[in-house]
Amino acid sequence: MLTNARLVYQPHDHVRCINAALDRAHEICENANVRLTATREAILKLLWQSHQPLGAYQLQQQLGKITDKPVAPPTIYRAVEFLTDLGLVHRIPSLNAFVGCPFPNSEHSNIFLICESCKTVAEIADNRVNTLLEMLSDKANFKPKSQTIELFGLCPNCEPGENDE
Amino acid sequence: MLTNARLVYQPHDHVRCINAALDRAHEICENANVRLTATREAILKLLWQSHQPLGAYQLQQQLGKITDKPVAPPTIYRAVEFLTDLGLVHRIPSLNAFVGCPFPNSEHSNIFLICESCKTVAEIADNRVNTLLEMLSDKANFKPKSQTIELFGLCPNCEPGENDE
DNA sequence: AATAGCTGTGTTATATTATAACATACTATT
DNA sequence: AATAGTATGTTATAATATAACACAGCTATT
Repeated sequence: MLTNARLVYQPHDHVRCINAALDRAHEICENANVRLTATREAILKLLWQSHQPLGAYQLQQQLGKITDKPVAPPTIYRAVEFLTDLGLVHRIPSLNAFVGCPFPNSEHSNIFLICESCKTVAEIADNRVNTLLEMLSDKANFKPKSQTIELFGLCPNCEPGENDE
Repeated sequence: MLTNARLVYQPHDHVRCINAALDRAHEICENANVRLTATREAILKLLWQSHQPLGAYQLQQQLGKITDKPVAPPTIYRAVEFLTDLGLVHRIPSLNAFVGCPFPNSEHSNIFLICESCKTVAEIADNRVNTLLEMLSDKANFKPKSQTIELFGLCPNCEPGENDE
């Protein structure tokens, strides 16, 4: 099992998160022989500012601040598409928002733990889930290509009682 | 394991699907002491016309045809919200669309098999998935409340080779 | 270094999905 | 029939996403 839950739910040196993500991105882009342009890197960095997903228009606003001139939606959507295609970023369908992927190099099951209170999103990758879902798909004669698993609930910081006692 | 996959992927007496769904809906509404009004029933029926999910504006258009006067979006969204709250209908986040739930009475894992070719959606409920996800959540100290699992791929009718030989 | 072709971005307009806010009508109970 | 609660109609608008075309900038060849 692979997860960034511990990290996400605890105070941590977030600058390291960001830098690690950017480093991975540079490497992946180099290997894939594609360009991590300034806009793309800026979007990725914005998405890594926190562990809460951002919508396209939030990104638009924030990128506008950075570059000091207004940016149009297509710019955002294009950058985000580039990043998701490479697996560096995930779109969370139920939130219409995007979040940085903590382990873009690994096979994964795309399990998102979405806190309904603080909106933080942690991710889990676990082969047993994949195996089980593949088995179930197989029984149904369905050939799965990709998947999104969204769990909605409360993270440890928002779960009442957990941190009180 | 509970699924409507066999049914969905094979020719079947679809009128029975529809009627069964409507019967269940009447029963559930009666038990919950809420009203399955004409509009709500019409929307449910429209969603059961096929095993492909429909978007709000498709529903709007089709409901307009039936009632012979234009209907506004809030009407649709309200009906759909009512039905999803009761578990009679699911929203598929990645499609921005709605589909009838084949087993509204059971606990379930909300696993959707979404065919990328014909857009048909089958549903699976399986306790092992729930158990596994709960275990993973638990390890992360996350308290899940609800979930949506979307598998994208090809249904048996669209999988090349499957029906050719 | 010029050129051609490809990739990326800017710009404008618009499509698509969803909700807010308020008015009116229906329904069940007294 | 009056009332309170529930449901719908209506208008406007918010929020999300994409199409289409023009232009710029990089890169690999000559």
